[in-house]
Amino acid sequence: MIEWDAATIKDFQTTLLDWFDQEGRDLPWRHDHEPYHVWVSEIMLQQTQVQTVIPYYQRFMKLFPTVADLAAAPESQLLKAWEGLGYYSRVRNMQRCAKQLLTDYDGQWPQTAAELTELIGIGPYTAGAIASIAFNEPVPAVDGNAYRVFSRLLKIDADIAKPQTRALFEHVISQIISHERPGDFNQAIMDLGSSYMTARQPDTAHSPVKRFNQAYLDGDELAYPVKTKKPRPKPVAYVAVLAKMQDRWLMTKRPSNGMLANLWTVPLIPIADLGLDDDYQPTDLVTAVETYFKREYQLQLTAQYLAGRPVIHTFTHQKWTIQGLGGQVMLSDLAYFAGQTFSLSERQRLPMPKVQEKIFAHYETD
DNA sequence: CACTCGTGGCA
DNA sequence: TTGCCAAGAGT
Repeated sequence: MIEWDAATIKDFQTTLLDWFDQEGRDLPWRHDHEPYHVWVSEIMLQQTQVQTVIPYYQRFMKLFPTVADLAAAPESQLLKAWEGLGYYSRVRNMQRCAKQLLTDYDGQWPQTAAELTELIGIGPYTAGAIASIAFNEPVPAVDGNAYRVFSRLLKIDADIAKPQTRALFEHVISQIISHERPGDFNQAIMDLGSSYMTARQPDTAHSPVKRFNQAYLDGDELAYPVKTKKPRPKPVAYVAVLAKMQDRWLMTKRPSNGMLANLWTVPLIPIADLGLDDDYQPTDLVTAVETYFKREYQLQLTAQYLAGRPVIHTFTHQKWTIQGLGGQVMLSDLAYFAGQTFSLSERQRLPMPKVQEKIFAHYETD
């Protein structure tokens, strides 16, 4: 790791901000510095690319123009607006934060990163982003871009996968950030990280800050940032039961904790929970699921094995293989079942994860 | 601290 | 097909 003197820091700030003034992106959430707008965009942008976020942001702002609108909305409506973005706890935490602002803060945003971190769903990165962009506090906003950009500029070889490495980057960037324009400085680093200083195919030769990029000057910029690998997704096998009761679809609302919390799917049963032999036949699966429905839900299901390849859906840490069953449920009460029945048009209004859309499309149900 | 929590794009 | 990456936070 190298260090910069005061003159180099000033030179870097000027070069970066001049470039940002000329080439910075015009994004929907950059039309003003309203903390609500900054907040919503930063939450959406967590682990999500800009081009994916733009249409979601525009729809979200029409539906929920203020913190109060967000706080008052039915959760199902929020989840529907978030449908397809992933990491659904983000939007549920946003509503908790909105209510927290109204009740504990009299509707007024705290203006420092230290206070913003106390709010639900706002961690060190988002606190720094809001504080610097909306309130002009000279604090770093350390995200993946900042890790990548500064690790290359200064040849920092600490493992960015380790939580303690954040403190090192916060310390370093705090010495370099512009105190006159901290929000623009942080956003310029992000624009740099998504244009010239990308992870795989950087274009440093044309970068406005290439003369500051020590890793590039040494010819080893792809060695940065240093990051340990994550384990690959664990395989999990499910049965999806696409069943109707009186021509209405049987859907279940997932638990309020864990994966895809509070989203709607058809009943998904881990095959491991069915107590089958390793070499079970399709008819064994059908019988086991019918038995499971009777025992767990008090529902009389008549199921059919759906031919063809199963649906494959990969999450960050799980790879699901999903075998479909069609079926019909006898008319009865749903007291022991965590769900309801819906017509097709009703079904389409439910907030559902992508994996559920994939299951319906795969088995061409209607 | 290590693990959990989605989805789309790309080589 | 696989692996990795993309404006992270909660537990």
